[in-house]
This record gives sequence, structure tokens and C-alpha cells, in this order.
Amino acid sequence: MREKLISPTEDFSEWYIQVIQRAELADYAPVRGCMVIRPYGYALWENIQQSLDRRFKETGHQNAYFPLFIPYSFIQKESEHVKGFAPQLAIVTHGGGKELEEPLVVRPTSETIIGYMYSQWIRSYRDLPVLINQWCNVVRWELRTRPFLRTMEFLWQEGHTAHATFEEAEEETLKILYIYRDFAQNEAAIPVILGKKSESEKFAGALHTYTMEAMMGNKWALQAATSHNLGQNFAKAFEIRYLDRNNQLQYCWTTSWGLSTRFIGAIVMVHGDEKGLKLPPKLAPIQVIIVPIWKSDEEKEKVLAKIGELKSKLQAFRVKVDDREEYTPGWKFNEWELRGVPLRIEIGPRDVEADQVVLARRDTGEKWTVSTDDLGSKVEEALAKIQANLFQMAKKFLDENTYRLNDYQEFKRIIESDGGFVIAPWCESPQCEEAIKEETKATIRCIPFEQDGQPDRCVYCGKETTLKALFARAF
RNA sequence: CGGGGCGUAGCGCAGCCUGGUUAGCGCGCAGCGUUCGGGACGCUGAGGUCGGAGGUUCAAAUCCUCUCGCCCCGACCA
Repeated sequence: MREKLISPTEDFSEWYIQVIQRAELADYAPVRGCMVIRPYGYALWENIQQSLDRRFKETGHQNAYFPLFIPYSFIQKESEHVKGFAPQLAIVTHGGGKELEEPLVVRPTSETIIGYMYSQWIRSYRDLPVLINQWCNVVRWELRTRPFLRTMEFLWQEGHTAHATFEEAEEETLKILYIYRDFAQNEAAIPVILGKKSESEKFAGALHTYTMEAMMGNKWALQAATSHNLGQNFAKAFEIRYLDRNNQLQYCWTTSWGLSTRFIGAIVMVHGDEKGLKLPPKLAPIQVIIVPIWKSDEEKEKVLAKIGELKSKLQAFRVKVDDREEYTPGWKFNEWELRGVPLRIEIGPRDVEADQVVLARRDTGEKWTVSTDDLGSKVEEALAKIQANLFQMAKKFLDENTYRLNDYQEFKRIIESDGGFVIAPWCESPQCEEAIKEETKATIRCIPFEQDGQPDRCVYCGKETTLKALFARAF
């Protein structure tokens, strides 16, 4: 018998690592800070990709691919960008046995090389907007890593667009943020808070950064995606210019936005429980696991024949039959619960006789018997309920652990005891932000779009303000 | 890069302090049999240069020196 999973309430970090390994989402690689994404984890990523990719294409974006290597000089062209990324760069200095004349950076993100290409491609206002996305890997020399949440190499999509005006760029930046939210809430069943990053937390080189923040099971925040309005910073650094209708040379306004394999970590930490992973049906690599039950060979034959018959009714779903001989049904139940499969179908000799099956929900544990008539629509209904319930549970958790206050002692008490999100008035001074971070380890996750506009006093310094910021400890 | 911990079979560990047969245990793995509606059991078996290098010794997993790697916690970050 395998040792039981550690409880998330006992040690959330340890639980997270155990779930990822045991559910076979990923494994540690022989290189420090790197991981192998295993087939089950990669299938989840592919479903994430599909569902995002569809949304990008529906809004006019096209996929392309830019090189992994970037000339070192490119990174240095935008001063804030180089400051932000220099400490995290992997740099290739040798190739083919010789020292390179100019070192090559392994991309940490592609604003620079894409900016360069855009400067070659864009000449006229008629060329705009350029709406390109790429799916790729990037490398950042992280000192402290954790599977999916922070690895030295990770997979993501990065969108890069160029526009004629600030307004268009801003519209694009927000449009993408709303796409991310739609994806997070409707596909991953993760409720999110949208907002703007503070100056200290924004992307290196951006005019401003919008973010999508989610609450994990330990009440810490995770930045689940970001969308940046880069203003004309990169356009000026890379000479991305166009002639407008009046034959005037203008700098473009660019944006960039990304969502990474970190999102898989969010799915694990938002929905998971003491039994392991809980995957939202819309993204689950296996939506329905069928566990046959038999004693004799004769029963086995009957049960498997019946399953063959039923499978035709379930063609609309991602279904797997676990007909392994070497494990008992009870073992399989636990195994597939650990791996987060939303719905289980149990079928044994009794069920074959009665033309019925037992359905079991991963989210609630509920088990019930249904006749095999119209099984497809019953499964569909169950999956829809699970999808909705996962979102509602997560939303309830988020709401119950979000506090609105303006008293700093209360603020500290919440952050340091149970944890949670705190929405508190903030005077916009970096000094208050920094002091709060020093004293509580809570950072400004964002300035939420949703603001009540009521006059109040900064939770730290007491200065009058109407602005409220979202504070939390974060991964 | 600072602090802590750990490297012994695929995984988890014991043995080390106090050197001494053939290096053990649990899980997993293989074969056979009995099981199978919530993590089954019996029997048999395979699997180890004890992270690496040097040293001390008649003798090193064990003592000494150096080294490599990994994990956790901090600072930095998607």
C-alpha cells in the first residue's frame, strides 16, 4: 500500500510537490531548477493551449515563431528592461568550440527580438496593427525554483502587438486581460481579480502592467497572467516606426502579454484537496475514468463487453478505461482521485445485469446509480455540474478570505495568522508599499479595477486617499 | 548568494556516534496462486561500485580532508 498523501493543511508546500509528482504531472530533471513535464501534465497544458489559442485567433491574432537566441546587445537597448532581466539571463558565450564575437542571450522573454523584427516589417499605418502570438519556452536563471510555479525554463505563450495609437494599444492590453479572465473562470474554474500592478511590481520596460491574480488553497496569491502596455518604450529602443496618413513618421505603441505553465500550478493549488488533484472538466486530460469490477473471468468478459458498448455513448468525452488486472477497484478509485479525474464510472456484474452504472464525482465524492439509457447526456450534465461547482467553491473561498479594512493592526493580524487577501486604502507611495512588504511580507498584488471610490486613509501612513490596493503574500 | 537539511536498491529509510561475517527493512518491481463494489494477501525471486576523489587503518557505508549534487527557508522573480 502506498503512503497517504500529506494533508494540504498540514504542509501546503509539501502537499503541492507530492501531488505533482504522484499525479505524474511533472518530475524533477537532472538539471537544477528544471522539470520534466510528463504526458499527463503536458496533456493538461495542451488543453490550456487549445482553449487560449482559440480565443486569440478569434480576436485576430496569428501565431509565429521567433528565435531562442537573442543578441546580447538587444537586451541592453531598453534601459528598464535590461535592469529587470540582467540578473536572470542565461548567456551563451561559446559555440562550435569558439568564443562568440557577441554573446547570445537565451530568451527570457521576446520583446527585444520581436521589436527588432517589427522595426523591419512596419512601414505604414496600413501595416498596423500587428497581432502576433508565439508558443515557446523561455529561460530565467531563478535562484529558488518550484515545479510549475518557478522553473528555470518554462513554457508559455507571449503575445506581441504593435498599434498606431496609445488608445489602440491600451484597448488590446485590456482585451487580452479579459480573455485571460474568461479562460481562467470558464475553463479552469478559477475566480480571479483583475487590476493594475504598482510601479514596483510592473514589467521591466512597461508603461503599465495589468494582472490577473488568483487565491491559492493556502490563501496566498498567484499572478496567473499579465498583460503589458509597453507604451513607446520598445518602439523607441528598436525604432518601430510608421508613416501616418499625413506622411508623418510616428513611433508605434506596443503591448505584450503572457500566460505560462505556472497556470498548471494554479489549477493544482486552487482546486486540490487532501485526496489530491481536482481538475476542471473542461481542461482535464481524462474527463471520465471507467473502473470495471469483476471476480471471475466470465464476469470480466461480460463487464468489458458492456463497457465497449457504453463507450460509443461517450464519444463526446475524453474517456479512459482502467482495465488493469494488477490493481483492485479500491486502489484505482484512489489513484484516479489523486490524479483529479472529474467523473468516475464504476461498472460491475450487478450493473451489467441491471443495465446501470455507478457515477462518482471527484469534487463532492457523491456516488449514485444511473441507468445506461442516455448515458451521454447524464455524463454531460454531471461534468457541467462539477465544472460549475469547482468555480463556486473557489469563489466562495476567495470571498470568505478577502478582507476590506483600513486598520494596520488588523491588516497585520490577518496576514500573519490565517492569511488571505486584504483590500486596503493605499496612498500610492512606494515607501508605504515597501514598509508593508518589509513588515508583513505582503505585497501589492494589484490595484483592482473594482474600486468603491470612497475617501479613506492609507492603511500605513494615514494619508487621505480614495484608492484601494489588494495586498497578499504571494508565490 | 546567505541559513538549514540530506546523499546507502526505482522510492522512502535504518545502519555511522563506538570501524570488523555475505550492508538491512518497508514500499515498488518480476513469476505463480488466491483475491477484486473504497488503497488485498501468500510464497518465490531480481535489484547495491553505500554521491565522487583522496587519506588513516590489518580492515571504512562508518573516522579525517576535499569535492559534487539535490531539497527546504530567506533575498530576487511569471
